Amino acid sequence: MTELLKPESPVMADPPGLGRSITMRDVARAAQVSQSTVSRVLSAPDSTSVPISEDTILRVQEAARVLGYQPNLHARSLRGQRTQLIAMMVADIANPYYHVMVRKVQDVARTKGYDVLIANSDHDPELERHFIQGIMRRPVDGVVLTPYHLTAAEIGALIDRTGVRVVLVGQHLWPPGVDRVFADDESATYDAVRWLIKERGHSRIAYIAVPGTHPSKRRVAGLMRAIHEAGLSMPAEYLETGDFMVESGERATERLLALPQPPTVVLACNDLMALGCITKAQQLGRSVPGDLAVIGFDNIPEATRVSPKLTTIAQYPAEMGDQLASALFGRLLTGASGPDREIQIRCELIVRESA
Amino acid sequence: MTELLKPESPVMADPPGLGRSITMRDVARAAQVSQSTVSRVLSAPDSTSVPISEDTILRVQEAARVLGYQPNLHARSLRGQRTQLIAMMVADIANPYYHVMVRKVQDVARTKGYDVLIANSDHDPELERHFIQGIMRRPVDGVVLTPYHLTAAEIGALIDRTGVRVVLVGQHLWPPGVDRVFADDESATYDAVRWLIKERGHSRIAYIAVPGTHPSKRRVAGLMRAIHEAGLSMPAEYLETGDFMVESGERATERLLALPQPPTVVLACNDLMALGCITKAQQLGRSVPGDLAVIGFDNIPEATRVSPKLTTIAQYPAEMGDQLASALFGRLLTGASGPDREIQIRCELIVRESA
DNA sequence: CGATTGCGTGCATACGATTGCACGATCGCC
DNA sequence: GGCGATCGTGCAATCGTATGCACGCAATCG
Repeated sequence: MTELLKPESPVMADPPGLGRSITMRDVARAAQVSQSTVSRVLSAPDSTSVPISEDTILRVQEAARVLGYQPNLHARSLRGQRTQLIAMMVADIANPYYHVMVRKVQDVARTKGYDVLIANSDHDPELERHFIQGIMRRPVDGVVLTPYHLTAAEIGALIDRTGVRVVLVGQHLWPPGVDRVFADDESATYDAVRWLIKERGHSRIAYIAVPGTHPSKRRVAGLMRAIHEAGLSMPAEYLETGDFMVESGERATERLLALPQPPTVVLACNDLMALGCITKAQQLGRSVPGDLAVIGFDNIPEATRVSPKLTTIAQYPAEMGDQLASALFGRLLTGASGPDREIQIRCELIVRESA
Repeated sequence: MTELLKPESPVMADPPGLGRSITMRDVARAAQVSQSTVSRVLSAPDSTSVPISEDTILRVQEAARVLGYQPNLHARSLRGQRTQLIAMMVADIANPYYHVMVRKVQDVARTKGYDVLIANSDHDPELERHFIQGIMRRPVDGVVLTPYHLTAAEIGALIDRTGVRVVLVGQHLWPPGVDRVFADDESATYDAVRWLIKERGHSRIAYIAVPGTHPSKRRVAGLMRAIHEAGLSMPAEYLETGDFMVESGERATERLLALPQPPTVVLACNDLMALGCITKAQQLGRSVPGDLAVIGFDNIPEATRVSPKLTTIAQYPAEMGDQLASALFGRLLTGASGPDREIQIRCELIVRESA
């Protein structure tokens, strides 16, 4: 019975559950094989690469099951290829636009066995760089990011140094080797304004923009395109500014309605400002949409609950999340093959009561 | 000159930037010291433990700076103690109640140099266990979780096996060794109902609960306590049910108002259902709060924008996030010393127009 | 029947950082 | 001037997993 004399544990291996976790060595000992064999069995039970006998496979799997073995992902990450981790940077997870996207990406990631690191940039250049730094310290397999201040060069450098796969949100940047997903808000705004002019006969059109943000720039561009195409022009006072918050929409509306010749319709860069617009207009005794029509952007749930119900350009962040995830995992699972893709997500004018 | 013959790089080390990342060995070579010295300098530049000469410190720091060295956190995690990672499980990141909490925890974590893994459970027992499994595969330093189906035993097992510090949200569970943070919704509901009875003279009080959820149970308990204490009683038909969605609030209200003797006030388990309640009551020709008063729970932003403005019991998820983070990092940075703490976050009745 | 395959397994090393231990050098003390 | 204390640094093992290489053994072929 010398067979039973094992080199370690003269009395008994400390029963699992007391701090130390179960490793491949433990499984190997239990299954009477070497640690490398355990590794091979558990990383690819379905043949591939090295052949293992049926009998060994079963012994190892049984032992792993009995001991409740869980692979240590830190070790796996260190050793090499897969970290089973992706990172996602958005401006603000508490923003209704982003957390739906995040949610979708997380759902897909979970089904693929990936964990997700989330970071908020708050549009702060410092924090965006901090995120990049973070990825260089803790490499991940893939990254989804919403760049505001990052340059294509910085993203390129990240890819060079870590080999990470990158998918990004937005269309103002397109470094080589990455896919990008964006809402087609320029042409959605263009279409909406065209509709206002052709179908509703408006010609005094105002816009509440948010200076310094890319989406706002693109939407204003769409607005201008439609206006010029219709042979109209837009006085400078009609281009108001806000900061995405309800109150800024109210203030902008107050200024617009105080003009000698106020606009007949206001488009806001997001729904919250549009809500502020409606409130303020009603407060000032104007009827909506009779005296002033209002169009928002985003289609937040609240848009259907206000009175009048908000006409708005819907975005589909869930769809963006889906596309982001499938682009990223496409590159992750099939290698980085294929050309850089860009995926446009539709935006859609939803006509309700406010315009 | 045999001194110059180093085992590695007969010609030249490949210049950094080509895929391979910069390690301590590279820094060590550049600073003409051993890799262990680099480690000591960079992990604790301010003395502690082993003494290092001023000169060496400067040389190493300079080399690290020039080469743009970034420590590999996977390696650090594997080696032992800190992973610089925390994980957070909530029911749904897209839920306005949770993402504010998450945001706060992330902010604190960033300032401490920690990354945050986020998981959604969707109240699914399966996914909650999946999360626990995940932590056992990729150990983290700390965990914030919102258990719904998890048992104290499961959480205890996690702590035993991984040594992770745990802080949880809610008050229906309190495994040894963890701190917990929760909103005091039982007594907030009690206070609100008491106020309805004493100050507003109501006696026919209905409630829209959400069966199977812990918060709902506690709030109903608070309601009952106040009702019984006032010597009143509550007919079974007044205890309605919903699912947190607006529409379920509408349906419940429809049933309540169809009763031979309808209630004069409805409390809803959250604001969305309360909004549905107001809408439906108005649709049915009742005035709010004249014919039917309504009280919500949460104080979502929309509460101030509906008409009449919603009277509701405010929760402070941001404060919860703060407390969660400070409890967790308290345990992380000072060792697990100290007794298990429980932190109550106030809830506050905000009287507006609907009651 | 001996040599050549090919299959199944173990040995050993690497990933990058941390850390106990030991060694050489410098200094002070008697 | 010799010996011990102290300081600064390097050596080497370790964390848990993945994987190239080599080796033993059975099967097959000439």
